[in-house]
Amino acid sequence: MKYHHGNLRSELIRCACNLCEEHGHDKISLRGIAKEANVSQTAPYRHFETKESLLAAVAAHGFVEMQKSIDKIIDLSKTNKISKKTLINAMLAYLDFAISKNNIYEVMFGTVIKDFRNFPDLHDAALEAYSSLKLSIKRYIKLKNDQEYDEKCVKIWAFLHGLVGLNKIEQKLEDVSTTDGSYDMPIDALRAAKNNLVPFMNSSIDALIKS
Amino acid sequence: MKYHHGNLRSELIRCACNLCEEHGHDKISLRGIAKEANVSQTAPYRHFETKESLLAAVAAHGFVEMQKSIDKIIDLSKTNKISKKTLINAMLAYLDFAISKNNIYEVMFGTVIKDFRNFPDLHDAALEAYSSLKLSIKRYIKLKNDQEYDEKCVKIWAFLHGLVGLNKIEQKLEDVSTTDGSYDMPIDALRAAKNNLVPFMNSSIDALIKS
DNA sequence: GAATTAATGTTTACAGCGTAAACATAGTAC
DNA sequence: GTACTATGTTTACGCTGTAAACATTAATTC
Repeated sequence: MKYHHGNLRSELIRCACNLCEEHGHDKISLRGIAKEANVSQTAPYRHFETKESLLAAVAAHGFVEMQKSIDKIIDLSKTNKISKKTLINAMLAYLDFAISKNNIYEVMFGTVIKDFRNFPDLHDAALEAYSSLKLSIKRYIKLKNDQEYDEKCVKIWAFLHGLVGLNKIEQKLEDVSTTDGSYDMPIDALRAAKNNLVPFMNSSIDALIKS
Repeated sequence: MKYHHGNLRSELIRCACNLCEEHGHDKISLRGIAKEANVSQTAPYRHFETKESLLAAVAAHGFVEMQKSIDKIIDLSKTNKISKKTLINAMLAYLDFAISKNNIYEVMFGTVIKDFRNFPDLHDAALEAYSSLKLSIKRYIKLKNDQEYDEKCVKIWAFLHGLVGLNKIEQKLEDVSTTDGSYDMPIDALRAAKNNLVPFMNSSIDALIKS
């Protein structure tokens, strides 16, 4: 066993991502992450000032991953227009990331990290992810100017982000349907939306872009 | 100083709401709340099983308050149709609550409370709030059936909830404009939206209802 | 290449946290 | 009045983030 790890910084981020993904940011401790990386409980302080700054690295990694999953759909190697189907797929990629990596998404968009400006990597990664979202709209439809793209993009982003939030709420409200199979209304509606996600998204995104 | 407080339960909720609103749920402790209420640090356990269950009471109170602020706009004493302006005002009331009581909203919709079913009061309060949101749409426009109202309501709710989330992100990304007065694009776009909130909402809500 | 310094690890220590257990007090029912 | 129950306090435990002192190795200087 070497005294110096050699690559502790990235190993800590990796462990933090894994533990966070599995248990949620509020259930993991710096000590637990250190143990996972087989170092002493204060070793992380040689690479991260605080727990928050380690989580900021986790969030930054999340933004990069999210951006990749969007970029893959809109195929950055090309520059031509994309179809509506492709646009919707990009939006679905956003939702898929947010929901499958739900605990990471929480770190990216929750209250854990107070101010992105304290973490330049995170700040940049977040803006980069936004620019991919915007690019997908640019490739789909011709608008007047950049400002108009931003407006539509914010509307769509809000809608997507809100759907992610509502999905979480549904899980917390969800009634077990052991007996009569009936749910509360918002849960019903959310399930219906999820079961017909493509038409649901099709109509919504279209409406927002044209609004 | 009496040994028995007499009304500790509601006093604790009141103190928790105040402290939470001011400092955020992750910066307050049960001990701090107890101290604020002038009782010993374990006294809360006679009224709340865990910290989570006290915060659940805070969240429930939040849902009631939020609902009230919507109900006030759509004027429950009447049953007739409401104008588009009134509908938008109801949506703005939602946003206003979410942003001004930002730390409470976080408890209501964040990850603090894992499962609403463990807290029946909260569960009910949340569904009640949703029903007010839905009522505002029912009073605005005639649709085929309840299911369709739910669909539109979920879309609008998602949009509103997403805007709240984006507003938080804006604050975390925000660049100080000391020198050149220029911002990053999403920040610009979000500011523009906020500075023209009524038309922004008008077009979006309309589009979503008709989508 | 040896000596110094910087980087990166460990050990120890501390105050604050949520909460369990034992005990104290006071209001309620018979 | 006596027993019981509700509601308070005290004390204690293990876990947390993180500061400080110390250890080991890698890098830099001469």
